[in-house]
This record gives sequence, structure tokens and C-alpha cells, in this order.
Amino acid sequence: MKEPLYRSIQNDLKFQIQKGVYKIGDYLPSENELCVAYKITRTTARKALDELFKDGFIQRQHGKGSQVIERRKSLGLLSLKGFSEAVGKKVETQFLQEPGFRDWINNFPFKISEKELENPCIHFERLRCVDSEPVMLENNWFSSMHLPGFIEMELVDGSFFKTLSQNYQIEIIGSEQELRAMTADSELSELLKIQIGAPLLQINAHFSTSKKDFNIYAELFCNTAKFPVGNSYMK
Amino acid sequence: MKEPLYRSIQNDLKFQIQKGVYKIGDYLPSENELCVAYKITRTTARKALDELFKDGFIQRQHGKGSQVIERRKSLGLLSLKGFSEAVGKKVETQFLQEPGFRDWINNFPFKISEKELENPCIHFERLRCVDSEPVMLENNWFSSMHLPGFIEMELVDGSFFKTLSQNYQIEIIGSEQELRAMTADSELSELLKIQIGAPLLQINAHFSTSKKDFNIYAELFCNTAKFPVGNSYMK
DNA sequence: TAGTGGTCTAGACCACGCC
DNA sequence: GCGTGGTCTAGACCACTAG
Repeated sequence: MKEPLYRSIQNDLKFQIQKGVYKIGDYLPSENELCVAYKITRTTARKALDELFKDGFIQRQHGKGSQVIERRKSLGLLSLKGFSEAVGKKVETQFLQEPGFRDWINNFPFKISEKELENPCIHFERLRCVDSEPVMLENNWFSSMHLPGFIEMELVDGSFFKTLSQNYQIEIIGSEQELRAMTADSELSELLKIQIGAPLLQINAHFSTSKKDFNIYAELFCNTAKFPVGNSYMK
Repeated sequence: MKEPLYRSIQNDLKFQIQKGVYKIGDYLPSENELCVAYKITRTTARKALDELFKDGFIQRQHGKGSQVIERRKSLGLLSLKGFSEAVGKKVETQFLQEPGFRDWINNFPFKISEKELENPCIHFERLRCVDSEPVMLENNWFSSMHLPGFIEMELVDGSFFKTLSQNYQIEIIGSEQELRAMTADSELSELLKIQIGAPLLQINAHFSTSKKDFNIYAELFCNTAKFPVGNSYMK
């Protein structure tokens, strides 16, 4: 039950990265410096850094150090390519349904645990646009149990996952996804401003988190004609 | 340059799992048993097991042991896994073009390094069927430099990645992929036995490997109507 | 209670990047 | 040459699972 030492150091460093004490490109203190600072051995310092690496916060370079990097979406997360880097572009996100209590979905490819179904479901729907053109429709469902005050909350940088991490200390630790190519029906064609019958990428996803019995279920419809969906992984 | 101790133990165990010495559901020797068997310390034994866990071969249970588990489900191609190890159905693979020397592709979304372009390109094209229905068309390109004898070789269990691992000790260590929904043209519709205009999932992939300057470039077209493409990740 | 994995200490040697 | 991360040893205590 007790939190391991390495985890508190890991969280400490993570927090400093999120606060901007260490910015992207900066190097964290070396393992030996961490040993001194926290009065621990290298094994423990390494474990903390290893975890930060696994979570995609840092990159480790033999002979150089641990460098803070832009958080990669390599938790098997799929992301719209060029979405976050779309510097010149105007990225907008528009709520079609604000976060609120809704019914739990059924007919979903991933099983929702009974513990979750006992609690009310929070849902929201967003439309993502680049240069005012809609490219993705996104639905999220999750149990309200662990997120007091979420409904009234503004998302951190417009990001749901970032909000979970910074406001609730909940991290995504796993995912399973199903991908299908399909064609737009009248409803989707209208929302995404494409022809009926145009190809769409449908993603059904289940994200597990660091909180027991708290999972996120999502359904996305992506118009990949201009922005393909990307996925990268580095061991 | 030298292979770490833990890796040789990891590979030893991996090989025994692949050969069936340890079957799904079996428990590997405990950490202490590995210490004795290989004359190592627990740190090293743990590191080997941790790697096997990361690669999805085993599950670790506090107080019980390390259990061999089924590797990722679905057409887990997105999770770095080959196709043939992943599906429970009757999977057949048919070569449309046997491995041979071909021109390097261009117009590919991922850059091919100059070192690779200096060497001849090996290519093959396969049609993957589940229960006799074609579900996926697969093209692979890669440099011939590190794979002597590949062209005459039979694939291990019909799996390209398994062949690389077992016959050449080359492991996939990273990937980047681009996904698009598109519609079948006349050529694809004929090969995959679907209507012209039916939705298809196109995947362009770049796999990096444990060998420097050896990468695999692939293009897939998947009919996801019956078999969605899956992707799972567990920290 | 015995055996397992999870955490942690206090050392050591090595390979890599950089000056 | 020096500091970095990568590997490895030889211990220790703890928490979990099971008989």
C-alpha cells in the first residue's frame, strides 16, 4: 500500500517538468546528483528515471543525460499527424456536447467493468478542426467516481489526458484499440462536412489508468484525407 | 558492443517459450531459481524478466510468479506484432510476389536512409486470408545488406518478424505508422474480393530494428469489415 | 509458514559523449 | 580525462499468495 520511494521521486520530477522547472530540451539532474539530492542509491534514482522514460517524459542518452522531450503519444496512442505540430494552422476544438452525466454506452467492443457501471457516466463529444475544417469527431465516456468537479472544469490546454494527469494525478497506463475503415453516413457527413460515402477511420479505444477501476472509453471518427492518423513507438 | 548478460538470459527464455518448453499459462522459473541456474544475481534475473514482460511474453504476479501469456490479440500489427502469431482463426498467406530484388520505392511517407539506398532492395507482396477470405494485402521493402540467404529462405511459421528474430537475431525496436481510410480501386477490389469503393484501411509503416541502418518499410491495405485492426499496449 | 516478486542499499566496472 | 548512463554483484527487508 505504501508508495515506493522511487515513485515519489518520479512524481516529484514529473511535477517539476509539468510546472516548467525543466523545459523541453533541458536535462534532468544526473543519476548521481539525484542520489545526493534525495539521499538514495543509483538503483532507486534509475528506477524513477526509467519510469519517466516509460511514461514518455524523458529520453535517456548514454554519456549525456536524461533530456526532457515532448511527450510522445507512444502509449499505443494514436494521434492525428500534424495536429499538435500544426503551428501555422489554426486548431480548434468545439464541444458538441459539454461534459455531463449521460447513460453508459453499450454495444462497445470493450467490456466495461461492473464497478464502473455502478457509478454515473460522464460523457462529452467534441469536434476537432484544423483551419476551420472539421477533421475528427471524438466521444469519451468514463465513470464519474474519481473525478469530482470535472464537469465544471476547464480542460488543461484543451487536453483531456493532460487534465487527468495534472488535476487528478491519473495517468494512462494502457490501451487497446480497434480500427476500422468505414464510409460516412448522412449524420457523419454533415458533421465532418464530407460527402456521404466518403471514407472515414473509426477508432474504438479503451484506456486503462493508474486508478483501479477507472477506464476511459472513446470512439473517434477521423477524416484522414488531409491529416492521416499517426502512431509511433520506441522501445 | 557486447551483449548484456540479462539479454542472453532473456533470449534463452524467449526461445524456450517459442519452442513450447513453457506453454501459455505455465510459470517460468522463479527469480531465485534463475539466479542459481544462470549463476547471476536477482537484479540481472529481474531485468531479463522485466524485458520479457515489456515484450508481452509474460505477466508477473506478486507472490506467485511469472506466467507465460498469450501475446496480443487481433491483427496486432500496430503493436509491432506480426500477423501470424496473432489470430485464432485459420490464417493463410499467399505470396503474390515472392521475395526478390526490386527497385526501391519512392513516394513513401518515411525517409529511407542513404546507406540503405546504396544496397539492393528486397521486396515481397503477400495476401493474407482468414478462413479463406482475403483480408489484407501486404507489401514489404528492406535493404538486402543484412539478410544473406533470405530470398531462398522459408519464413519461420510464416512470420517475417519471427524469421528476423530467430534466423538473424534482429528485433523490431520501434515503429512509426500512418493510417488512412480510403476506398478500393479496381485493382484492390479484385485482389481483396470486395466492391469498388468499399472502405479500406491503408497503413504505411516504418519499423526500426536492433541492426543499425536496417529498417523495414511496409504498406498494408486491410479490409476491416470482418476483422478490425487491433492495437494494444500495457505498461 | 515457505516461496514469490517488489523495493532498496552500497558498492563496482564499463562504454559512450564531450572537451 | 571526466561525467554520464548501462550493467552487474551481494546482500537485505518487505508484501503478497498459497497451503
